[in-house]
Amino acid sequence: MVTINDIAKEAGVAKSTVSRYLNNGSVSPKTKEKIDAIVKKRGYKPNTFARSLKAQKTNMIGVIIPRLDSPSTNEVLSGIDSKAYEKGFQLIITNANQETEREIEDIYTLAKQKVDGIIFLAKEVTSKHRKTIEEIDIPFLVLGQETKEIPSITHDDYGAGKKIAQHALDLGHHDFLYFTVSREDKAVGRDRYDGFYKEISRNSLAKVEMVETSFLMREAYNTAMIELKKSKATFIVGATDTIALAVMKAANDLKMSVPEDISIAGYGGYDLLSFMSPALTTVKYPYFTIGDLAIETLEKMILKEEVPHQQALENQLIIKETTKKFK
Amino acid sequence: MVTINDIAKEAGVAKSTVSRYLNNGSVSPKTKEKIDAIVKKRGYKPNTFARSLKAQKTNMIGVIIPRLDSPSTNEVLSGIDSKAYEKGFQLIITNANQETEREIEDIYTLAKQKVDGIIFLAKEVTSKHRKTIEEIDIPFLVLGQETKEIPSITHDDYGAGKKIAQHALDLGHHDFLYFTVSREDKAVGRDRYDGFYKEISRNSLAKVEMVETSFLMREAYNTAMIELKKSKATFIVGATDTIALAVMKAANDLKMSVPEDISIAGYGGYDLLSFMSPALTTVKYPYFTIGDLAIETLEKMILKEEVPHQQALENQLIIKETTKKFK
DNA sequence: TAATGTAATAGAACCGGTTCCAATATAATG
DNA sequence: CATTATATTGGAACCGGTTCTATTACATTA
Repeated sequence: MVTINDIAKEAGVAKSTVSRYLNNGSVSPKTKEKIDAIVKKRGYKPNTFARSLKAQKTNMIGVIIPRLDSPSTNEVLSGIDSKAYEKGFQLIITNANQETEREIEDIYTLAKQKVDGIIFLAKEVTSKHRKTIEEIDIPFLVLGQETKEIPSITHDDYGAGKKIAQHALDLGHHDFLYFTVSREDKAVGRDRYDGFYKEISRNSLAKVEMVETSFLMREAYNTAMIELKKSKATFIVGATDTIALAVMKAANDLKMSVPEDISIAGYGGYDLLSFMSPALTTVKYPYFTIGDLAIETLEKMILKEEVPHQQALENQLIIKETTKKFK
Repeated sequence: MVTINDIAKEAGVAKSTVSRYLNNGSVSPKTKEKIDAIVKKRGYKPNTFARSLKAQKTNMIGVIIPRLDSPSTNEVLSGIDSKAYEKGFQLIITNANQETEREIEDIYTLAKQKVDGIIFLAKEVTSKHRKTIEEIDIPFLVLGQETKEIPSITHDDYGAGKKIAQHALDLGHHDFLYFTVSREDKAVGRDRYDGFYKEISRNSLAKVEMVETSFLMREAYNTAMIELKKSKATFIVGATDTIALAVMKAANDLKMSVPEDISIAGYGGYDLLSFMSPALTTVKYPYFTIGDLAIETLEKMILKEEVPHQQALENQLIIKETTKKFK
């Protein structure tokens, strides 16, 4: 591999001159021309590592995601990627596989990599996380969960729950079954449900039954197969679109028809699912936007500019074919 | 940030001793103990950059993907990620956004980053690619497309096409409509279709109509809305599961019922789609496995061991609910 | 023409590690 | 106890860049 020394030697100048040529550029026109030619001829590419070593800046941003096979994660990632590309940041994406231990590990790994900043798609921010984040002392942004100590961008999960509740009440339902995930996940597991529950109970005496399942479709399906048989709810909510999809599949396999027998709604608004039939009623989250905003915010943090400690994004109820008036 | 010099000074030893402690470890027990304590106390983490600079090894693997929002890409990525994690490689994932120019750019960027190897999920390998790959001189593995010059792992796309054709003929159909993508994409656009077409025409006089569309569901849907109206085919194939899904949606919107009026099949076998109703007949590709195998192979290449120039993976026809005997 | 200012350049130090080599300390051997 | 082998260690060089400082070359002004 050709180095700056090779270029300098061949051009008959000091390597500092070549470096200057590569950067700010206080170089005479003819030297510039000479170096230009040699760089082109030899196909010289500066070694990013050596460069970062002194410059203390890598232009890399680390992203920690909980899983690789989630539509919402991918949409967020798309938003992050497109903005990062625009701004000339390189992404290092690490998958923590839903394990807290790996999350901590990944934070350290990225720190060693000397990334300029880290974006963390969190399911939960524990004190262990906080300790690690404080220790590495790198601009750090949390997505999807609110935290007192660390800047974050969140969705209005509570409001989303309320929106579905209002819709369900508008349709005249009064018997609900809600498939949620672990309450450890404050945003998805707690806020969405709480918003739904509070809104229902504030306006009616209706019954809300709640069952915990997992993000994995297979497990959600199994849970649904058991619960749907027992329940006489007419309006079902899944804590994510994929859970809702699994519930629909179960309903189908149990010969319950959607939305004739039961209505179903979810949260997410994934592109892929909008092509299903019947189309799912859902609360659409601006996943792409949150990714985009994340890079904007993180860049400011890197430049030591002021950023809002917490930003929340709005979402929107999309009424499609899986919900229907209670007969 | 604490450096090796700080540790050395505090321990009263040379930094080479600390370095040795960190690596091979020919260090006396009591020195070790002393350094141990200080490293722990100060929370010292070696700077990966400085380390890589001399060691000429980064333990990073670059992955270039065509898009972030494709289920197949994500499954491949999952496979790559899980194996890479197991082997202690760090992943740098870059998204080329389906643009050849960005692909080339990404190859250079990763080279500058001094990754140990690159995995390229290709839609096409042009001579421009080949030139770049040759130039950077880094272990390079192509996934999904066959190339003479560069090691690759591919799917049996031709065979997959044949399998769907056989299935369609077995069901007694004889009027086919095939939604494909650009023939520039040799694997998805050409081989799958060619396998299908050859098998059909080898066994019957049936008519195969072919229409080109895009990977994007929205576009595939629009194309399908136009073509389905004109066509009287009874068996429809989509070049990917997502295209097939878009076609199903169009059929649904045109009040054609699947599989009563028309049968539909795709390629992929994505997890998510297996939860749809009706479940899609498809050829299941071992996406996770290919990712896994990719890391295994690339590691050998990095260690300069011999690898097969080309490896092809088998796939499997999964008959579900969207295909039915021709009445 | 001498004096002064400015642009371009060379050289050295540095970033934070690894690695080679020589020096020293310790253990084993005769 | 002297000699030799082996284990530890310190110091210096190096990886490929950037950046600071001093020097040189050239142009401008009086």
